Amino acid sequence: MPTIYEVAAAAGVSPATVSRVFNGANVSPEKAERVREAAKALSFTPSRTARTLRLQSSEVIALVIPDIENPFFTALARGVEDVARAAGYSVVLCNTDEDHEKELRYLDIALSATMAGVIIAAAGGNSDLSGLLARKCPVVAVDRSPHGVDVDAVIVDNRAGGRAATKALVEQGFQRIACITGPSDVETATQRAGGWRDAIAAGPGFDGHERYLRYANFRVDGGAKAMSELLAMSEPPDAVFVANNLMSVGALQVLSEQAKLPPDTGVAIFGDLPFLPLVPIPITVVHMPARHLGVTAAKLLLERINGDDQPARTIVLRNQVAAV
Amino acid sequence: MPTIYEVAAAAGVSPATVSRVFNGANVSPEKAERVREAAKALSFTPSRTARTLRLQSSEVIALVIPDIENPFFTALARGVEDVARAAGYSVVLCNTDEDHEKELRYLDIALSATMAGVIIAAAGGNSDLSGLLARKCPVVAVDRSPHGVDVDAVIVDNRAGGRAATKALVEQGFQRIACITGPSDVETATQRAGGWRDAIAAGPGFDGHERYLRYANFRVDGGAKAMSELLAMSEPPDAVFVANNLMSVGALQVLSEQAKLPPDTGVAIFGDLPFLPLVPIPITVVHMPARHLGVTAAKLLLERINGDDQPARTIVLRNQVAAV
DNA sequence: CTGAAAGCGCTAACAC
DNA sequence: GTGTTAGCGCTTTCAG
Repeated sequence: MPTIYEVAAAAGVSPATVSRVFNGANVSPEKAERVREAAKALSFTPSRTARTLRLQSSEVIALVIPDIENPFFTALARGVEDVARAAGYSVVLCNTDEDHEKELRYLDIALSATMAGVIIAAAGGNSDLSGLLARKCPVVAVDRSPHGVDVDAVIVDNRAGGRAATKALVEQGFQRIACITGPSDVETATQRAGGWRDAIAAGPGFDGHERYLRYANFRVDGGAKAMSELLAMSEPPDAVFVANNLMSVGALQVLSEQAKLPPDTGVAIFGDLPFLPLVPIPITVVHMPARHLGVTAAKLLLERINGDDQPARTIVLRNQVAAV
Repeated sequence: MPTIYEVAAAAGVSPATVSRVFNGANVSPEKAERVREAAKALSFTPSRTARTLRLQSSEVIALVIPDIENPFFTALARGVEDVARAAGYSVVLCNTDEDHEKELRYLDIALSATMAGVIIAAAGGNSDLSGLLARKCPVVAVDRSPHGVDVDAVIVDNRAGGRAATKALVEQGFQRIACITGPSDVETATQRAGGWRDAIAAGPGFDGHERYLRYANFRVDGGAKAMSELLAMSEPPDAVFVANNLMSVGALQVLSEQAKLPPDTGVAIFGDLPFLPLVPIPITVVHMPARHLGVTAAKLLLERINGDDQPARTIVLRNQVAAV
């Protein structure tokens, strides 16, 4: 790898001048041209590492997500990416698998690589953002707001969404409405279940519904397992609210196997069913503005990177409820 | 951010000793302990940037893929990630969107950040790996092998897969078998179409089949658009081989809308239908070993990183053909 | 407008 | 076993 010194020698100028050429500072056109030629001849690429070390900051932002195989997060990632690149930043995607250790490791990397900022959909439980915060590394939370930490957040109203979904089921006349939600240490999961509980409580005197609540793992197999359990109950539910996209795939698979697909069973889901190729079935879906969440989070982060230091903001995006 | 100098001062040792402690070199237990305490007290994190600059290599590998929203690539990414982390490497995901400029930019970053290596599913056409190769940066191609470049590659036999899929359709007695494949400058697309052509030619005297060939964009909308066009022909096909997972979603959507789902229309697809929640429909699918591709590519890359310099290898993974 | 030189934080000889 | 020091490649005062 050639360095600016070699380019400088080849062009007959000082290293400083080479640096200036590559950073848009004032250099006489003639020398600038010589530098550019020399650089091309040597196929010189400035070392980002050295630059980062010198500048104490790089133009990359970390996007930390719990499940890269969930289309919700990849859509969100696209949103982040589009905004970031437009502003000249690169995005590195870090997959935590809902695992705090992995998460911590990635945050550590972000810090020690002096990245420009991080956008994080925190793994379950309380994430440790103290390191980042102490170093004033800009952070914005997305989808899940880390509890008790004072950072910008972009979220949706999970409780309202859960309530709306469940209410639709109530209004369709279902009597025993189950809820399959995510891990109990993930806030979005408990909030969506909270919405379900609200709607049940507001309904025409349903009782003992807690037995219809299941915590699962936010993935296809979790949804399937929970749905199987529910259907095996002595008095099985006649409807179900599933609190995320992937779990609803699992739940629908099980319903399909047992020939209990809607409209036999009422189904309402939180999040979009990705890549559904077939005939629409009558379910209620609370759409997630995945891409928009990413776009908004990225914009907020860029503002912080550019020095904005107003108090932490929380932006709540709307999710549309629709019957399919 | 504290540095080793501050830790050294606090612990009453030299910076070199601090460095040694963090790199597992020989240090007296007593001093090592003092260093660790001081480091903890200052919440010191070694600067990866400085380390990378000094060492001229970092422990991160770049995974460059054309579409992060395609579950095939995210599954592949998982494979890469699992192997890489087990070996102590971090993976940064770079999404090129089938765009050569973005791709080049990421390769440039990989180089100038002295990453340990790159795994690339090349965007359409010929990718420019010359920079990496010239600098001896380990590269392995996955899913798509860049034409005429001498690097390790992990692929599947696209032509055989396309042939098998189409053959199944022929054997089911379909007469006018269309093919929806990807961009004409993506090798996997043309190879799969080649397999389709093989099977047609080997069939019982089908003629003029080229009119049933469509190039689309490897995404849902591309598949839908192509399928619509095909169905609008004066003599529409009675079966279709769709050359990737996402396009087959679009194609099936269109077939569904027009009430021509299998078994009315014969359908064979290349790649797995992700998250299919509903009743199985009778289609033939050529499964892609997505995760396995990633795992294998990562292993190869690690070997290269560790100095293996035997001639470039190409590993062809099998894909199972199954009726669903 | 341009060059010399210091220094970002770390590691690896090289002495002791 | 431990300290001293040079230097990885770049940017940026500070002089001129």
